[in-house]
Amino acid sequence: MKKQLVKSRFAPSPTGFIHMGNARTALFSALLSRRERGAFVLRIEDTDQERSREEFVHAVQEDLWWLSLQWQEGPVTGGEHGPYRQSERAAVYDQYFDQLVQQDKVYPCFCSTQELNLARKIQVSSGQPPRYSGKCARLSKAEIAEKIDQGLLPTLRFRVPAQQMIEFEDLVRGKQAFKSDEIGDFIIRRADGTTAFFFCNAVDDALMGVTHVLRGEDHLTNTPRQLLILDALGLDKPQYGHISLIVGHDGSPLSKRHGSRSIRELREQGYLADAVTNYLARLGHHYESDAYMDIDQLAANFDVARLGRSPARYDAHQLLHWQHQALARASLSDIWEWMGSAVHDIVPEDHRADFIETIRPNISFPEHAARWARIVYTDPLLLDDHAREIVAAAGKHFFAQALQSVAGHASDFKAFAKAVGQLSGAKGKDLFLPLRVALTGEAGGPEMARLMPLLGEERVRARLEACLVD
RNA sequence: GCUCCCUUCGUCUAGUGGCCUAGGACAUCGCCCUCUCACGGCGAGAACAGGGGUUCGAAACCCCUAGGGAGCGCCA
Repeated sequence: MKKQLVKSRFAPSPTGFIHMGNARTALFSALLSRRERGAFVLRIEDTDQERSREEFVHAVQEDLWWLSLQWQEGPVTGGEHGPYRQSERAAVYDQYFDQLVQQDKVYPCFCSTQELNLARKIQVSSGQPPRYSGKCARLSKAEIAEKIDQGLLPTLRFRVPAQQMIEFEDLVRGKQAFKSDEIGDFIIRRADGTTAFFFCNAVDDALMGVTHVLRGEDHLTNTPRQLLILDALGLDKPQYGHISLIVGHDGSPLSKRHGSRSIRELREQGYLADAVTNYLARLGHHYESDAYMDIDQLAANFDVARLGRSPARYDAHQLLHWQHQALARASLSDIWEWMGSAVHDIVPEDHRADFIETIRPNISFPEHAARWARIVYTDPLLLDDHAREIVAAAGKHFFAQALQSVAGHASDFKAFAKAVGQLSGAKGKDLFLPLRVALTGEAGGPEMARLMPLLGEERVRARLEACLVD
């Protein structure tokens, strides 16, 4: 028997930029199929025409691409189960709506929004779960015809069978069981004729041959509804896995106020894609190794059995750790590009490699690189109050001696410092700190031994001289 | 309100009844390296939500409580 190809999918609705939670779901899904050498499908769920925007359709694709989560089937790539945008699949859905109508598994509902809202309010206030009453479930053909003649536009509701247990094995949470009586008849087609999530999402997964659906925990109670639809239609059911949500430091749903950002913002801020994937792949999932992995290694070692069930808190510290890991491994050309024009405009071409290797361990973001580029290559060097204090404390005499010592080893900091030490008698912190501050304006930073050759003799002299005047 | 889910160091997590004196990573602190800062190396402190059971034995199994979350939409 041929082993079924693993097919996973990511099905965003283009109503905004993808955030960490979304991105992690996409990542897990992509890693799953990548590990099995299966296929990853991207499907755009744009049935909500009010909120869907073309700009976000593009943004989602760009962001996934940036994260190295390429899809084998979907927009642009194509595939045999297209189209991959739900707004273009109306004909497909109509066919299946017809099938359900034939089988009397659905019925038109003429209840107005106001009516439904009111009913819900009453149910909630009397301690009942807000569930559709089934008012239109028993309308006769004549009643239906009459309402349609009046110009009323019905929604289509799915008849949920009574007294049934709906069971499935969740990839993450194990055995799940729901009572059908706890599910009200739900809408699968809106009054305007567009298809509702429960329906198109489930039908498309089946039609596209998706075998594994990894999605947020918020969908857990949607699953029995979708299983019901798939059963009614006689379509294949994928396996579902519901991933816990990402929350903020206080355990409440992740939001801007927790420092949560869209993938786009993370990228604009200078986070490396590998840093983001290494971090996200370990939020609610664990690897035996704590070592940095590229996307293929992340995939090779990914395992749904290692997905956690409890919500994970977003922690900027940990993301930053992976940023440093990624930065330490990035190629010279990648880092150069990452540093951006602020650095490109300042750093001489023949200094590129040295400049990068010198500051690499000391920076996290392009803005830091830009700062060091300005420090090293632009004059005059401006000292802040703290730096002035250190310079003043060392004294003019010290810098005069330093200036004398430059000759002969302007590119050899070790020898230079030794000479200054011998002349001035200063050592340790008293020796190094004033030199560092005079030369860079900073009390800390990359190795002076590497920085000094970048500065060059002329600049070193000028900066030491600057410390001789008030 | 009802239904469902979750709960191990500050954080991410390991843990499938004895390998647990609860392991690792991030963060924090300390030491070493360096005549400075960082990088790096070594080390320290730090957790089974609470209460009852079951068992020779419980972080693990059961029940209750507490706290957190989700769903109950003509959103997805």
